[in-house]
Amino acid sequence: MPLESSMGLEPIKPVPTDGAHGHDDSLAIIEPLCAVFRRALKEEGLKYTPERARILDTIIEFDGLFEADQLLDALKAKGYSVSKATVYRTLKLLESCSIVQQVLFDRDQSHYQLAFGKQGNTLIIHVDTGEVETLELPELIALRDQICNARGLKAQGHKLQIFVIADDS
Amino acid sequence: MPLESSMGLEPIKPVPTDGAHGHDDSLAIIEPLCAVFRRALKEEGLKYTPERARILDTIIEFDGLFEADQLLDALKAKGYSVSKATVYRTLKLLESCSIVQQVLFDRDQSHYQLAFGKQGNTLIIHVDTGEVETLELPELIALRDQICNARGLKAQGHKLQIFVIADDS
DNA sequence: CTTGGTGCAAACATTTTGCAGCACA
DNA sequence: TGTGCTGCAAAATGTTTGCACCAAG
Repeated sequence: MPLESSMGLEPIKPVPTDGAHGHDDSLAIIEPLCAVFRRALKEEGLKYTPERARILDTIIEFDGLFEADQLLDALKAKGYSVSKATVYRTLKLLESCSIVQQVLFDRDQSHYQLAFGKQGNTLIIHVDTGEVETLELPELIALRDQICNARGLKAQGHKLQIFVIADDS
Repeated sequence: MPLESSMGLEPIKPVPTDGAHGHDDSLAIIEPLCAVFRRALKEEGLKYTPERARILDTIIEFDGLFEADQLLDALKAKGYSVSKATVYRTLKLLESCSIVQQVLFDRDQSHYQLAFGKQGNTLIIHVDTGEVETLELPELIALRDQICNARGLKAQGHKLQIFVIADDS
C-alpha cells in the first residue's frame, strides 16, 4: 500500500519553500509557512480555518519532535479548543503538503516534526532516558543515492535512527 | 521511557550466536537458534513450550519481514493453533533475547524480522508498491560511531529506512 | 449560498491483560 | 507438584469516521 493516504483527498504536491530558510528565529518562519499552507489548501479547494492556523502556529513553536497529544495540550494551554479529530485531520493535511512529517520510532505513538528548516531526518534516541535529538547528516545522502543508483532506484527520502546510551567506558 | 519492557520480566541479555552464521540455507539455522532460545528461557526460569517452539520455527521460515498477523496465519496453515495472545507474548520474548527485532515503518502494524544471519538493519521501502527489502550497510556503522563518539555516546544499534521509487528518468 | 470543516462520540485495529484451567520442569 | 503458560474474551490505546451543525469563500 502506498504511503500516501490523507483522508479522501489527493495528495497535495509538496510546495517549494519560498524564502525564510536556515534562520534560527522560529518566529521568522511563521508567516511564510502559513502562506505555504494557505496556498496548498487553496490549490485543493480546501479552506483555511482558524483551527488549522492555530495548529500550524502551535507546531512551529515546538522545538523538535512532538506527539498528537502534546499538540492538543499545547493548544489547550494557549486557550484554543481544537478537537482531537481536527488535530489528526490537520496533521494529515500538513503531511500531505510536506510541511510536517511523521516520524516512527515508537510503536505506541506517532511522532511528528516540521519538515522545513534545519530539522534533520536522523534521530539519536537515548534508550535509557527516552530523549530524542534530531540532526542533519548530509553524508548520508551520498551513501543513499549511491545505493539507489546501483539498483535503478530513485531515493525520495530517508530516515536514520541511532539508538544510544551514555558512554561510561 | 526505556525501549525494554518485555512484560513483567527482566530483559534477557542478548545471547552470542554460536555457529551457523552467514549460511544461505535457513534450515541450517533452525537447530542453533532454537537452542539459543531454550538457553535464554532457561536462564530466566521460563519454559520452552511447544507453542514457543512452533512460533520460532515458523518465523525462521519467513524470508524477511513479517507481521504478527502473518505469523498467526502461517501457524494456522501449518495446522498449529496458537492464540494471538501467545504470539504477541512470544514475540516480546524473542525480542528481549535479540532473536527477533521489531521494525517500525508503518503506523498501523509492527513488523518484525529475525535479528540473526544476513538480515540487515537498512530497509529500502518502495513507496509505490509497498515492497520492502532489507540489507546490511556496514559503511553506516563507521559513520554512526563517529557521530556518537563526538558526543560521548555509545551506539547500541541503528535503523535506516530509504524511501524509493523506480528510476524512470 | 455552497462546499467543506468542526466537535462529539462511536467505531476501529492492533496490542495488552485478567483469569481459570493446563502442562512443563 | 508448583510455577509458569495458554486461550479466551475483555480492556486499553491511538487513530479514524459518521453525522449534525457551523462557517469560510
